[in-house]
Amino acid sequence: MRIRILIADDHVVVRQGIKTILNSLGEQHHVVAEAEDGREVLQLMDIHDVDVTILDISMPKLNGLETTRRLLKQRPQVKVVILSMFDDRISVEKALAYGASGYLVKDSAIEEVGQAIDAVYRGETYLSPSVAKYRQTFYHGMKNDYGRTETVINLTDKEREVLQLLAEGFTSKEIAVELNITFNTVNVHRKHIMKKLNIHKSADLVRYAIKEGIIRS
Amino acid sequence: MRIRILIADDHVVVRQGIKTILNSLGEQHHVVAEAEDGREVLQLMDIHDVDVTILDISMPKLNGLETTRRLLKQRPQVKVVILSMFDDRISVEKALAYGASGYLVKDSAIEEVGQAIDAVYRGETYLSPSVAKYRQTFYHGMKNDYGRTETVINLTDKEREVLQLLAEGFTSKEIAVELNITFNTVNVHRKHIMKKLNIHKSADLVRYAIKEGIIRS
DNA sequence: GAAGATGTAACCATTTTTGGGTATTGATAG
DNA sequence: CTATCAATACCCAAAAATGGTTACATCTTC
Repeated sequence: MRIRILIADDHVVVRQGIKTILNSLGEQHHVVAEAEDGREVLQLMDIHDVDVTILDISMPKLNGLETTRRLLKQRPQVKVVILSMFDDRISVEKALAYGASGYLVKDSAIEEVGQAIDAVYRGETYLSPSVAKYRQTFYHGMKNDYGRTETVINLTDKEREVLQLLAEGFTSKEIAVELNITFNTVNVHRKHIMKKLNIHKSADLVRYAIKEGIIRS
Repeated sequence: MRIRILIADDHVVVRQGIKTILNSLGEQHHVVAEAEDGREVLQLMDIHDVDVTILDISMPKLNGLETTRRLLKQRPQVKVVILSMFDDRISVEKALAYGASGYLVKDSAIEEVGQAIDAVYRGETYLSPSVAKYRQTFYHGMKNDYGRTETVINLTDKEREVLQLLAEGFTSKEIAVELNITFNTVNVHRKHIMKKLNIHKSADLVRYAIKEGIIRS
């Protein structure tokens, strides 16, 4: 077994780290190419025969998810492992919806990297333990034409409205006044938001809102 | 010349990458310890003799800048190189104000890592080319008693520590376990933080922490 | 040595959040 | 037409946050 691998990450220390980890795990993993951004990945795929690509999710010029989508449209047989600093449901679902076979968070244990590559090479999927729970959500959602639409996350209009106000620091009581609905209804919306986003504290909610550009810091 | 190095980054691939890079550069660099967050750094310094520490700027629990400040208060002879994904002026100026001797952006060339360590070991400062321009700004600011930490201040060491954990989404109970103090004491710290910052909700606290660079969303 | 800052710890009461139900209306999709 | 979804509203209980007070030991600073 000789697995040909392409590594894509804009940080040289990360690429170096992955290469070293793969070397330390044995002889079967061979890094045949490296890229600094998504467009470079697509170009390199014309030159090299690659079995598995490891794509950082946040690369300049063409991000990892978009790269996944385009790459697999051209070459469905290639396996993609997404490498990400984020372990939120949305990123994982997007990755799976776009056809990635693996999802590794960056603080994964060393052995995980090899396990993930071997698994996707065999045709399985591999998700880091901290995000494995989103696999169910994804397949469940797929029944209702999920994954097809770009909006993998499905907050309703009112929920987004409440989310923004929560993230901006309003209390439920204040939001009720603001939106002219009752305190109870606000709480229901918040419950639904938290359930959908798998968030359990307002602090996490604020960081989510900032990351998603719903509010600016 | 034998330089003893501590590497701190919450991502194992990054730590591995730096170690590999240092090994490839020759025999004089020895990684004697690794840490996943700032508090672990401070603990490890009691055990190991370290010449140079490489600190990621955005670590959980205690970020790189705050770690720098505390570390150098205890051990002024140690040299600190900040490793950052961000090349903004504020981060660089804060790093220098807190006493860091080097500032590396994460997409630095391989040789830069060794150059930075050697330079700070010799007592010089090293800034990545893309941020070197901020050195001037810093020295200009020094005239006005910079280094004293203007922005976040008013807050004591413990208060900043609690602030970061609160902003990262820990509950008071979890923070108590994390810091090995009682629930009551955590609440006192939080009360003081909120009073000093004139903040009344955890949501505002998170946004404040992000705005001040204490955490990164 | 006194004064002030810091970190620790406890007590209290009130408000807010979090999370679990159920139920009705209107709109929309199959 | 009907089944589902969105939005509304209410009930409940446990957990957590918020905000106030007091107290004491340590440490630095003047």
